[in-house]
Amino acid sequence: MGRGKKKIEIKLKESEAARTVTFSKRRKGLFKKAEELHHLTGADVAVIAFSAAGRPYTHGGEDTLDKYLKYCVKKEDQDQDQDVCGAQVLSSWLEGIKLEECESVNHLVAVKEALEEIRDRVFMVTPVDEDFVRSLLAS
Amino acid sequence: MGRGKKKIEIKLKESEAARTVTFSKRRKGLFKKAEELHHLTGADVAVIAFSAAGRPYTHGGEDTLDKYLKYCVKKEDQDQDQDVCGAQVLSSWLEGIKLEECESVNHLVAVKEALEEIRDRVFMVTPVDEDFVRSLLAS
DNA sequence: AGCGACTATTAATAGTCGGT
DNA sequence: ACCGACTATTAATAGTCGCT
Repeated sequence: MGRGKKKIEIKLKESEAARTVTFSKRRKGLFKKAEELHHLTGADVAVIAFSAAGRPYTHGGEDTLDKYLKYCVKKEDQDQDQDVCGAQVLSSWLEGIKLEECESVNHLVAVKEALEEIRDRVFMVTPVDEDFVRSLLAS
Repeated sequence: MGRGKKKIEIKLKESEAARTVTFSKRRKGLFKKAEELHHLTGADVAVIAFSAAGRPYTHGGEDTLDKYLKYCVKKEDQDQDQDVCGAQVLSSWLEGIKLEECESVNHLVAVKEALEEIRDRVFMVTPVDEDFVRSLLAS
């Protein structure tokens, strides 16, 4: 008979098989917790888990996560050898820009603040000369 | 003295305060579980929880969250009939910007192009004076 | 209000076995 | 290999109090 649960250390399981079993069990538990959190508090909760083998599992956030998933898998297929960096993220954001809906001065102010924040972040983290960055953004 | 835990139904808490408390406690637990899953199996796990009040809490791997942000853009792209304006979209993108990962000149060039495209779109669609927009972006 | 800490309880799960 | 059931145990937490 099962001798029951024993305490384990929270560190990488040595055996591949044990990892998959634990992943399966705990993923189920994690998703359940997420669902309960959603039901109890009305929070919108999404969980994304890529197994060590690279298979993606998602939960929550309506069925939108499914779409996200397909998108990610596709993307990974396409640029397998390209590095995912901030620039790529920015590019992907750009794809979705909808300034067509941005038709008041208030919106433009928000855009301005957004750009300023981007500029500030560039200044904060870039290893290159600040004047160079300024020249880029001023163009 | 505490009379200890009692079984609860998994359904929306009536009281706003109780919802906040439960959200805080269970979010902590959920994030811990996610972390354990990561450490035990090497899986890449990300959790995103928007409180009922709309405040976002996240946990997990950068890559996973980057992918999630891309997914967010896709989602908003599809919600065409919602009252999501360009400024809101921009704000949500900004929240996830990770220029910490953006440390080469190539990346900065991408940022520059992104900003230029934003500027051009503003020019194309805005109903206000172009010089006004230019002054905003030049600050 | 929003935390920690506590405690009685419930909930999750590690290890195991048996079926598919 | 994967899943479900079991069971001894550990882990999480609902309700409460106290501090700030």
